[in-house]
Amino acid sequence: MVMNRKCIIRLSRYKNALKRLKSLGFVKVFSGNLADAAGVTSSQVRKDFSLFGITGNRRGGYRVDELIERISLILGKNELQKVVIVGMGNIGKALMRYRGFEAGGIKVLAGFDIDPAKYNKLAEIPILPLEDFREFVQSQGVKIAILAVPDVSAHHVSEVIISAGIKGILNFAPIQLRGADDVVVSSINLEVELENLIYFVNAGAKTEPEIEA
Amino acid sequence: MVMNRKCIIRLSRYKNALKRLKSLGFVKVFSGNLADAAGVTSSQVRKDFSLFGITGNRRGGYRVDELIERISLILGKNELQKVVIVGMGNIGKALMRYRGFEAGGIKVLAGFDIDPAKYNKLAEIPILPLEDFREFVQSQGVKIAILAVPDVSAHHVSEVIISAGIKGILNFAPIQLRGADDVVVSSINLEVELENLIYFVNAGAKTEPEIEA
DNA sequence: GTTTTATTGCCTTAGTTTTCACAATAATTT
DNA sequence: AAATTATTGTGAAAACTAAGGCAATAAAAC
Repeated sequence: MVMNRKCIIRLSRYKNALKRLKSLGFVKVFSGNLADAAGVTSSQVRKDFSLFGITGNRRGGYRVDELIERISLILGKNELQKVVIVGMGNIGKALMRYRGFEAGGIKVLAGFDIDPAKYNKLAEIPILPLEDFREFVQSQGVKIAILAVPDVSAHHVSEVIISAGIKGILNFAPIQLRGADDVVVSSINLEVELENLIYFVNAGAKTEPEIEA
Repeated sequence: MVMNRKCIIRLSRYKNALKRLKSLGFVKVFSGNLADAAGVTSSQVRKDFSLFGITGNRRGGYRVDELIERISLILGKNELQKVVIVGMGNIGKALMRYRGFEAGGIKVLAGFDIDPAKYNKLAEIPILPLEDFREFVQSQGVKIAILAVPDVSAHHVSEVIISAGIKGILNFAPIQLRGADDVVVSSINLEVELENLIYFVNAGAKTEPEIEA
């Protein structure tokens, strides 16, 4: 099992590039094409593929359909992935309305909050009380949650959702979550992102630090 | 000049940890404390500091105030950093309302869109036509933009803002921006993030892949 | 059907990042 | 004030990641 995060990110990029190429009518693709699309070298593409046992034809490249299928399987995207959003503030609501997930096989099943004024149990994507979280995710088999609560509540809420069985958290709160060993936490900290950008802009960075959240 | 992105991210984390420690009354801090707070080893902390010429006292640790000051200077956070947001869709509006930036010395000066229905020139943070972008950022000296437009317009809009003088872009559009050499692009792709999370959750990741967008 | 050509697959080399180990030394104890 | 202890600062080693180079070989050309 490949545990290199950067490699998995590149797989996602290859998949996106492949979908574009497919929509343009491409049937075959070479490592160099994907390399250009993803901004890496062709050796890197072939090396990544070899890590997952993906093979093509010498001189014939790779079949686009097959490759998309193969990568989707690796990324778990051949089946619909169910997620929930916890925290219906600015970010949480925006993510709830974000339509980009559906095309990628990601389905937001519900939002959760502690503020009764935000509940809306009848909406297409319902907003439910946090008290209902455990029952909901267990009955629906949800393993992934997006955490978009204020920093002061983030630690507490993370414990609640982990105890309910969540195994992966995309954390937008600007704190370092300490999850259980079998829980994967991925953080997006907007201020840290901006600080980074500011640093490299001020540094007059020639070497663009190919940043992918 | 240190060009290691991960190292800069850790600096941001150290700074956040230091601010918390300061608010708790800490005056001195040891590399081990910061290591715990940031989820790294103490050698890593000291090595990072040594890269920037930050020194403490043997056996005495580091002074919290001094360290915050020093790191802020490195990250360019000793002066107010002005940013603009381009694209007033779900994400753009949410970021506009996000109050977390101010505490960190980041000031959102304005939002921009092409839809006249969204203009609001009199708001505290005005929403202006994209046509006014160049004049605005040049008169205000803005170098950083958050790009939150739909993927189809992202490439075009990025060219517009780069030609207006933007040197750093935090890109939320799910495409690979190809900026000029002196423009730093940092991308946050929510779908890629989730795909990553799904992969590592399915892999039953023991080794939490310390993800920081 | 033979030759040429382009591309993969992988082994090797190079580069980067992290960890280890320990001398130097400032604070604390005796 | 001497001895002890805890912590830094950094050079060296290890681990990890990416790039380069080339034999194997499938497709294309002749």
